[in-house]
Amino acid sequence: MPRITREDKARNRQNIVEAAGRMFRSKGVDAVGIAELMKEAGLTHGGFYNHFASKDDLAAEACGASFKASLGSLEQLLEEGADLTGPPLNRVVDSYLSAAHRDASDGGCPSASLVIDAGRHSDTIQSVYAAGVEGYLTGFAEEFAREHEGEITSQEARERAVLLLSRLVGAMVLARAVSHVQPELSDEILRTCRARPLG
Amino acid sequence: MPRITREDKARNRQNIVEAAGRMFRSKGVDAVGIAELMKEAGLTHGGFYNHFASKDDLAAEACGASFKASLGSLEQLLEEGADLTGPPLNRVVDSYLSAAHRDASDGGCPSASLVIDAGRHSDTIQSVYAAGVEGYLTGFAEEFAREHEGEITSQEARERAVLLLSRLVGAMVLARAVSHVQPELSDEILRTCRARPLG
DNA sequence: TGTACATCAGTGAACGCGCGTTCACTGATGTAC
DNA sequence: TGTACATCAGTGAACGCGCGTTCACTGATGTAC
Repeated sequence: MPRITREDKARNRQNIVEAAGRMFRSKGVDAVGIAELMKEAGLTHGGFYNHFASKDDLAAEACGASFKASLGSLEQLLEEGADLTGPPLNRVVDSYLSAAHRDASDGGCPSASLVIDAGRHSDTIQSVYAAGVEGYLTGFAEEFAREHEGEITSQEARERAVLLLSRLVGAMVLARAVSHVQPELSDEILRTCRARPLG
Repeated sequence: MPRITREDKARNRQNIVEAAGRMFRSKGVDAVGIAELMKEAGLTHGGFYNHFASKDDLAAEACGASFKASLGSLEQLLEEGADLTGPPLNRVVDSYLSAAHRDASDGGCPSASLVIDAGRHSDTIQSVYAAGVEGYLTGFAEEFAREHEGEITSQEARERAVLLLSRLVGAMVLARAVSHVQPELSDEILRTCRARPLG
C-alpha cells in the first residue's frame, strides 16, 4: 500500500494526536499503549516513529491540542452566554460540573484529566499543561472582571479565577474517583459545588 | 536466615504497608514496583506474596492505612485548635495548602495524592478511598457545625465541607502539577486558596 | 507530458526491558510429645 | 524441660507478558530529466 500522499500523512498524524488526546485524558498516559493508540487512529504501531520522537513527545502535543480545543469551547460558551439570562460563568460551572462531563468518554477538560500525568511525566508535558491552566485562569479572570466591571480589581478577579478553577478541578477529580462505588457521593460533590455561590 | 518470629513477620508486614503508603502517594501506584517497594521495607521482592494476594490488595490496604493516619492528624489538629486563637478549620486549611504539604516526600494527604489512582484501579481501592473521603467530609462538617453552632443547618455544614474538600484537593493537585515548571503559579494557587474566605 | 528512479509512510516481526507473579530452596521457629 | 520434626517467611532465580522502540521490507508517491 504505502507510500501515501503528503495530505494523507498529515491526516494520519492528526488522527494520532486526536486519538491520543482522547485516550490519554480518559485512561491516563501510562495506561494507553502505542499499539492501542495507533489502532484507534487506524494504523499499525510500527509507523508511530515516522511522526513522533517518543511517546512523551506525543503526550505533550496531545495535551496542547486538548487544551486548545477545550479553551475554544470555553470562549464560545462565554461569548454566546452574553445574550442569555444569568451570568455566563454560572453556565460554565453547570456544564463543567455535570454528570456528562464526569462520564465523558474523551476524558473531558484536560485541566482535570491530565492533572496527575502532568506532574509525573516529562517537563515538556508539564509546561504545556501549565500553559493550558494559565489559559483557563486568564479566561476566567477576564470573565469575572466583565461580570463585575467597576466593582472588583483585576487582582480580585484573578483570585476568584484561581479559586474557581481549584473548585472545578477538585470537585471533578473527586467525583470521578468515587463514581463507581459511591455514585450518590459523586453526584453530591458535583451538585454541591455547582450550587454554592462563586467568589 | 529465615524462618523468623511471628512478631518479626507482623513488623515486616507493617513496614511494607507503610512503605507502600508513602511511595504510592508520592509517585502513584503504577510507578512503584514490588521490588522497589520491598527493598524500601528492607526485604527482597519474592516474599511479597507471603503477605498479600496481589499488588492491588496492598494498594487498598495502604490507602486505608494512609487515610487512617491522615484522619488522625486532622482530628488532632482540630482538637488542639480549641484553645488557640482563630477557627481551627483555618489552621487546617493553612497547613493543607502549604508548600511543605505540596512537596511532602510521603505524598501527603491521600485524598489528593491517590485521587486519580482510586478511579483507575480496582473497586477495592476505590471503596477504601471513598470511605476516606467520607471521613474527611464528616470531620469537616462537624467542625463547621461546631464553629457556627446555632447559625447553620447540618445540611449547610455538609455543603461547606464538600466545597472545602474540593477546594483543598483541587488546589493541591493543580499546585503539584505545575510546581516544577511554574513554581510561582504553583505558589499563587496555594496562597490564593489559603487566603480566600471559606464557605 | 512521459519516463526512471529515489524517497519514505506504513507494515509487522523482533529486541530489550521491567513488570507482577511463581517457584524450589533454606533454615530458624513453632509445635507435639 | 528437652528433643524431633513440621512449618513457613524470606531468598533470588525464573516465567510470561506487555511495553516502548527498532528494523528490514514494500511499493506507491514525489521528483528529476
